[in-house]
Amino acid sequence: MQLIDSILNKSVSDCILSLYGQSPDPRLIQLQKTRREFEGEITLVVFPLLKISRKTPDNTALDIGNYIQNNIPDIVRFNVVKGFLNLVVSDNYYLRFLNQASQDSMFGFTTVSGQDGAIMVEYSSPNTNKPLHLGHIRNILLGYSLSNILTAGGKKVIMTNIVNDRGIHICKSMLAWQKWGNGETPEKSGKKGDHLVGEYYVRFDQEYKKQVSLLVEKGMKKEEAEKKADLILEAQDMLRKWEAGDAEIMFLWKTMNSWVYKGFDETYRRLGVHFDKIYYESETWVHGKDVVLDGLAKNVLVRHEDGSVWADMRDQGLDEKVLLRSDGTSVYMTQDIGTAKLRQIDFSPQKMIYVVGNEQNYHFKVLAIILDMLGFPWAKTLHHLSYGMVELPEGKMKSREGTVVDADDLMDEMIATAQEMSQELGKLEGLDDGEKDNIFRIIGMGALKYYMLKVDPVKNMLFNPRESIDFDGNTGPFIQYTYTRIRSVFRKACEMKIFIPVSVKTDLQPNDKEKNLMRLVHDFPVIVSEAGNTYNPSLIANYVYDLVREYNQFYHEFSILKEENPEIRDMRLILSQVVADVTRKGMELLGIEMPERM
RNA sequence: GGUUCCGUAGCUCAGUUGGAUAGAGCAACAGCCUUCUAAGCUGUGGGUCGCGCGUUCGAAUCGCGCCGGAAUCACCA
Repeated sequence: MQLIDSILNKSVSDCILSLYGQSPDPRLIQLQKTRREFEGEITLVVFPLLKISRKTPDNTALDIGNYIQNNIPDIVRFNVVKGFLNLVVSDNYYLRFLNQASQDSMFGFTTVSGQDGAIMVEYSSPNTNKPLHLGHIRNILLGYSLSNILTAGGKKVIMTNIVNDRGIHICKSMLAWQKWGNGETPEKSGKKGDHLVGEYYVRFDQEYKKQVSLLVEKGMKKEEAEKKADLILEAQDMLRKWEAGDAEIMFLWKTMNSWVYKGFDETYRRLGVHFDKIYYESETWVHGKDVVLDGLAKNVLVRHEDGSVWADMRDQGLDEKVLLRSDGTSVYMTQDIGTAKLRQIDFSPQKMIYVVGNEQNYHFKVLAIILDMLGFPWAKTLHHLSYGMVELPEGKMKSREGTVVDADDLMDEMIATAQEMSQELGKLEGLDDGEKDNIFRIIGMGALKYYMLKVDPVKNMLFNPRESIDFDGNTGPFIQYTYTRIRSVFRKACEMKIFIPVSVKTDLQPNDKEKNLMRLVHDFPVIVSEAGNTYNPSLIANYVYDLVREYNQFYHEFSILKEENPEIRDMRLILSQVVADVTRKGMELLGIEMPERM
């Protein structure tokens, strides 16, 4: 079924050509939704066309309106208000559309097309020295949701994760465990592995600070003390041993990392996300070095007198950037160069999207430039999906000040609150405990995910624990609630033996609310594709909310099951069904599960 | 200081390639449970879209300049 928008687009173009003898630039044809206060569904803005018509706005609109009305059967009327041509689409069109959408299980989605290469989405990217926190949750949800949206848009997506499992910060927690751990393991203490390792990282920092202040008391300057404290020297020594492959250190490293991975897996599982391919920096960090040395040989990069290797971007208004230290070791940028190349070798994706916080905007700008300098044609396919920080009402999260919101604790809290509120409302009586727990989990996680995703990624956002647990208004549970109520209508319809027909009659006359809902559903495929193109899950979230809010008003106004006219009742049931279907699909794109009851 | 991003109702956020009288929720107040689930619905109040200038038929949206906030500018990751 050809959608009315594209029919109109072509018709307006034809009209301008036949009336004014000129083919208009497609950008001049601006179709938009008609505002509530006017009659009609679709509005053509005629101002851009005045240069071609050389008539007043009203006369131009009248010309075009008459042409369209005569040529498109589905446009039944029109009216002109100050240069806006409001078109009334026939009820018949929307009812045909409704029939079609209700029978298309893939409505709104595009099936994977041809072999134009996969899109690689990198997200999460944790360090293995501490557990995941609220900032990671925003990252993970964005990355996973974006992957779903791209898939729905017909792309093949490879979800990837680069684990930062090596470096001085890892050695710090290893060292602290050696010194003060007494052989503690997750099994012995019952602690989650990533939390256990995180505790030793904190312990290191505490002891290190003590040492530094002791040295300062003895008259040493703070900067010097930070470099000469025994603990940091020991950690650096441990890093050297790690790089040399020292057996004991490697064993400890592998053991502690395995605890952390087990913990991360648990957190990922609860968040409902997964990866197709995980890279480890301990395996990829060496690759960048070769690429850099190759660039040096081709004179794309330069070596300074002390032996360090640099990329000179001064001709592009940027600075120089070090890629290999004077001792020949690689830096963060070098690792990312290597990882990017490795990914090209492994998958040759048509695009690589990095979901990384906006504090690294400069880093990714430089990364793309350097890869381009090095002559990789895929350098321009890199895209940094930058997102803002998550702030708390008290200000920024600071691990040192203990104001970090832990991911696991937060999920527990959300689920517990969902349980309290559900039990207060008492709607789940009669279900067994397993079913109830599953519903509490779905609601709590839905609240959290929706809260994080409804905000435009580019913006810093405020995480207010009290509000996030609120289930009223523009929230995940509100959407879930509306969905379950629609499902409940269907259960009742079955009990009453009202059979839903395969299609509704197209000579019905839907009321304003019904037509408005159909229009909203009509937009769904456009929203999915737009969210994919702009890498913005918040578009989906806000769309679903609009749809559901509209449905609630509709639901409140009409008693569907008590409707006496069976044809109207059928139409409302089918409309409800399509709304539920689109709502579920939209929420699934956000990674949010839907309960059957709540 | 340079660069990038953000600034919309008391609070949290929407607002499509520039379009008509800028929208929701929360909070406040007033209503609605004998209807398929009140986690809902209806109504009232609440705005110099940070400020100024410009571009044009038209600016929350584009450009320039200010003001406020954030990030970044390491031989850290």
